[in-house]
Amino acid sequence: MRKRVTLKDVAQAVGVHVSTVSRALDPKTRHLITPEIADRILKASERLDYRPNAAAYSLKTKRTRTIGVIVPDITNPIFPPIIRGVEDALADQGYFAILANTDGKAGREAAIADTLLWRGVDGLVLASVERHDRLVERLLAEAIPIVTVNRRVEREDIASVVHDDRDGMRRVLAHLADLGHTRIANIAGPQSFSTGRERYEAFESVRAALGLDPDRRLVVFASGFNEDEGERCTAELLDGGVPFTAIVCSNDRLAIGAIAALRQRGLACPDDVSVTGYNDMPMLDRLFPPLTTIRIEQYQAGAMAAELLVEMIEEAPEHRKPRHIVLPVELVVRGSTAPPSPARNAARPKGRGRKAAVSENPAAG
Amino acid sequence: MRKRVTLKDVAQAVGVHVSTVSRALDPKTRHLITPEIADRILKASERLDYRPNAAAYSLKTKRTRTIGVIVPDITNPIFPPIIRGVEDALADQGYFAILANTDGKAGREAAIADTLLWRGVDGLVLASVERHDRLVERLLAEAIPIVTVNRRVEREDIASVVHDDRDGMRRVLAHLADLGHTRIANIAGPQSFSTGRERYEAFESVRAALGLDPDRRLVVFASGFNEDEGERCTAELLDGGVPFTAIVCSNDRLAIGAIAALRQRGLACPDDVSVTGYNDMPMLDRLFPPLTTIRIEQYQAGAMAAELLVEMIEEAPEHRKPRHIVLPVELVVRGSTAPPSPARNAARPKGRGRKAAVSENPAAG
DNA sequence: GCTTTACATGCAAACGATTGCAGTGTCCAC
DNA sequence: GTGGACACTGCAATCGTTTGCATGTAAAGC
Repeated sequence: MRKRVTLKDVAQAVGVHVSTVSRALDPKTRHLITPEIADRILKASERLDYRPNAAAYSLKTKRTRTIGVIVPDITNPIFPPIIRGVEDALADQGYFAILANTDGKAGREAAIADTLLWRGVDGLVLASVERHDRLVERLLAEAIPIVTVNRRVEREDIASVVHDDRDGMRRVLAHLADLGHTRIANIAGPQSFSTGRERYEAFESVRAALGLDPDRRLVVFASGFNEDEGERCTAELLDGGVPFTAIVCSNDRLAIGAIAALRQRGLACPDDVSVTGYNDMPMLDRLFPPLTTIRIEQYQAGAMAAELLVEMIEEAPEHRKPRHIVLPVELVVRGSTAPPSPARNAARPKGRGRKAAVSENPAAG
Repeated sequence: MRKRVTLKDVAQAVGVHVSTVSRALDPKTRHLITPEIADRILKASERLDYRPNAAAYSLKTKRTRTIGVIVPDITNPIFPPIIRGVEDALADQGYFAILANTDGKAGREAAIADTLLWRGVDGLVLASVERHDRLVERLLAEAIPIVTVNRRVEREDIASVVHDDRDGMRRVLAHLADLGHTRIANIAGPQSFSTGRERYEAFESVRAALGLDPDRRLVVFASGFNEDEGERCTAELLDGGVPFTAIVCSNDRLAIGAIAALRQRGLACPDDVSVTGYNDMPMLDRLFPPLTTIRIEQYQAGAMAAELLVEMIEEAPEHRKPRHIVLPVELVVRGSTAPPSPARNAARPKGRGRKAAVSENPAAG
């Protein structure tokens, strides 16, 4: 590894003092230096391939040009595009991202924040906050810039980039109503997350606005955004005995679970029950059936979050104003939604018993 | 942001010199200090919540405890588990990962390596190398520790963690042969990558060993590991007019493309043609049909690569021996493979023309 | 022509850790 | 009682930057 060239080397080459070189190299202070000398310094630093030493820089300035990105699990397909967006935007500004996975565990979360903090990150992008988040409270006390992406906390003073969940839910329901559905079930996500909460609230209010049958028993809450919960909730809906012709799911993975559960009961999607997802994660178009869902701009969200954060970092702490950005969404109609077919409506049991829906199996008939 | 506590603060609190504190805090030098004093120092540092300043540490020691992870695109589903493995293993050792995406572009790759280098990473994990890789050559000149994961370069002096491609291909072919297939096509991956190359070579040699019909025209090379190439290659295979009953693909995405292409021609998988993938990326079990594939231990590979790298970093440069690890693989049989059905063999055209296979549509018959 | 002003540059002190070396004190041996 | 060995701790230099202040010089003002 060839010896790194330092300011001193450049200074020596040009025949000036290191401080002069330092000033000439920083665009903000370059005006202090005679243009002709500055020019010679620039040339020399180029020629010698000078690279400032990041450690020395941070030691002196207390800025690392590094930001932490905290996600629950990078393995969850909705996060990579977000992370990619963050990194690309960061790179444009000369910043770097350090990635950390919490697995959604509070203990791990705290430990990670600790390490990231003493590592001296300049700010944090959080993709995993709950509506009331302990980690956020702690970071707030440290006065370190943060912005949440995808989800938000219920405080106005924390910057965020989210998607228009209300509009997304409106589009989903409008689409189903257009197809002729009136009895629509909802598998709502965990209410401790802003996404779960807002989609649920939007479902209720839009359903009312559209004049669709309201029924408490057609809403069931998942305890996590995963396939297993989708299956469990669907089973619960079917066992509930209340007829429905469509299931609106709070995210794609719940929807995938729902379709699997329907299939287990001998019900076909969309023939017997239409199903919608939310997020438009990759590969959805290759599923069977391809999933109708809401597309959100994940990459864009990540990029904007990063820009917002850098803005906050480079601004004086006193006039930092947390901004909130809401990105538009789009309905993607695929094969998992179709008009209800009254003749084959599996979810409208004739009997009344809890297991009514199960015993009925139109696909086998 | 409360003022950070430094060595000096701890020293003051205990009434000793900073150097004493420094030594007491480092397990390697702790024996130099009177146990009783060391104890008081430990307690005080705990009480004051002392965290060493990473910048000062690196400035002095030239070690950042940070390693760079270079992948083509984190959005590609095979990488997240690898990255996760790297990060978890790294965290255990007190190291951090900085992630960078190259998009497979050589220019971007070089720029990224540059930035990572002056950032002072202690080593690099490369998940995107070609068999003859310019970036690797450059890094070699810098004498910075590197290990490649998933793919390898054709040099013995670069540490690597890969999977047993030969055995994987053997299992795939044995499975197909067991089912009764004798005319098996191969969509080989790009030969500039070790994975593409080795799987192709293994295909050829295992096919010969099993005594299956060899036919040059049943092998076609994809220019990338993606769905589009899978479609294109399958079309080429079908247009070639040489009959076959199964397609072995060099990775899952090629297989997904292959199945789509078959469907476009009115052929069903596995009824008309069996298809196999490679890698077992997520969601494959939810596809239609669920894909038979080779499962590789991605997380494990990432973790081992990280361990290997840290080992190299902490060893004196002179006796660093690049190690090569080959991880076992496993066959996962799902729904995309079935015994050949001679009656409905779409890929056995009666005519001879280039488009023969196309005109024939058993699914419609 | 001498002071004033402005500008360009050098000086030196940080930032917070690590580490070779020197110093102090204790103990033991001769 | 003196010398040496040993164990501990302090001193001070150092890593590569940034930046307030001092210094030097040239242009400008009277």
